Amino acid sequence: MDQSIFRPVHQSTCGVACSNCNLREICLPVGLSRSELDHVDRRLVSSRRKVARGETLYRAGDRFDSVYAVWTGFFKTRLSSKDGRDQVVGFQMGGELLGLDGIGARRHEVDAVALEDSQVCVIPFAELEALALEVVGLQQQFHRILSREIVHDHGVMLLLGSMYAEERLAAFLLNLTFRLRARGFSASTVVLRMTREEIGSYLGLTLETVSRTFSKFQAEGLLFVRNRQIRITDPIGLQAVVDGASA
Amino acid sequence: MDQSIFRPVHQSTCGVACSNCNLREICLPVGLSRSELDHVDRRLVSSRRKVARGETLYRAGDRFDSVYAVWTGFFKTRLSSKDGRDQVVGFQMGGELLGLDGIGARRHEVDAVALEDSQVCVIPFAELEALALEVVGLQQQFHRILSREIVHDHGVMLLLGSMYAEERLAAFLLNLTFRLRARGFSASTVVLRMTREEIGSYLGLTLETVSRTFSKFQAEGLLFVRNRQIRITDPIGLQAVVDGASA
DNA sequence: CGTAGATTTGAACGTCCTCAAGTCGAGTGG
DNA sequence: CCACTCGACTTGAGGACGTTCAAATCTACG
Repeated sequence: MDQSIFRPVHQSTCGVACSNCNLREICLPVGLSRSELDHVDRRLVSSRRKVARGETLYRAGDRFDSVYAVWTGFFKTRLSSKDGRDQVVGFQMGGELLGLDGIGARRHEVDAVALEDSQVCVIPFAELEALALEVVGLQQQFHRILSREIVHDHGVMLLLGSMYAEERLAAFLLNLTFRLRARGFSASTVVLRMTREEIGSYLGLTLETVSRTFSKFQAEGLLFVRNRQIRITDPIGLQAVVDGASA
Repeated sequence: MDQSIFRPVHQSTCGVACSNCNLREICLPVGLSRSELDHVDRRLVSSRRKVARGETLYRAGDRFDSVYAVWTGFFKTRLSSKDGRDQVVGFQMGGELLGLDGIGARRHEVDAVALEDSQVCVIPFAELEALALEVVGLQQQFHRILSREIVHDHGVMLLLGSMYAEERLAAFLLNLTFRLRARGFSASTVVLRMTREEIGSYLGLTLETVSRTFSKFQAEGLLFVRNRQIRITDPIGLQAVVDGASA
């Protein structure tokens, strides 16, 4: 009953083919030629792994062997400091890579937690690097992904360093809808997969402030909130909030 | 008179050799074998470029062609939003790479500004990618550098998202001295290359708060401040501040 | 030696946090 | 099918941390 055409095709249980995946235009193999894609299918033997809601795909300190492409579901990545402070550093959806933080030190630096029942493609990193030596397009795409991750993080730093709570939440919602739209979902209707507390951690706010700000946005006619269901009625107004409408 | 042995050797005016550079154990060619290093010397024809204090190496929006390795001097990278908000997203010193933000979109996303008269090695990115296909160690090191940049940014997000002003400044100082120490400088004496305002932008604080916090640290005996000269007398105490000594 | 920028310090204010209480909703067992 | 329960969410009130505004001091450098 949930065999929707929007669900990625699971080709086989042991080998998994990028070429048949409906996320191939969003995920690692973007822009590869047919022959390059074949190459990837043959060599990048990625198995799939299920991660139940609330479970971790990997934890900080775990040995780094693979990166992961989100196939279905939704993740958060979480950085913990010694003294118990947590910071959500990212939310990942279909087609996005997890585990890039582990390349430098060969240990994962964050926890990756599934926010709903999820499946990921396991990409052994040694094989990815080996294949990148042969498939130029793969190398280039991988570099682009790493770079975009840096750019994304810079955006979060701007948000955390110099924006008000309302601006932060508006920017967060617009980023979320942007990414959902790229995956063929509605840009106006969003079902949040994370709690207010997780949003707050990501945005450097408390859960109360997130909740209050949602209510304020609703009172201002920017959106409707009903638990985790968000309907954005005025995306332009939200963008104006990000751009400092108060200024 | 400033031909100190600590200054990198400038091999020639047109070609520049990594193998003779005293930063080679910190910079891009870390861990390369002798033959790999030769390969890099021959093929990665990096010229050098001088950037005067206050000048930009590149600006947001500029076409991306090269990445840059800081050879001498000190840089900041700065992200500007439409509405004029600035956020310093990083400080770069000798051996660190600049321009990685441009790989994804083929446009630079930040401004890179020299905070003192500086020189960088120009590394044409197309050649770097081409060479990375042949020199496995170079590919791996490049991936590590990109990954560490992501990890660093996560650390800044933790700092901005869930730390107090004192904790932020203490963490900043310790990070700075750590990096200086790796380059053979004293861990206790730091000459800041940036203004209070730039520190504040990086840490999500105002320049007044930075100044006040320096004064407080001095009053508590953690360090001596005299303009941009900092002498850290109690690094362990500073670390305790980072770890939430108030808690 | 004068000027402009950088820094320090003070005082009042504001945004967001903390603490608290109550509501809502989903899942569970009776 | 309903009551129960626990976690998530909302909303309010007061307080804290950091900002804003202001003024004085210092420094570098022409």
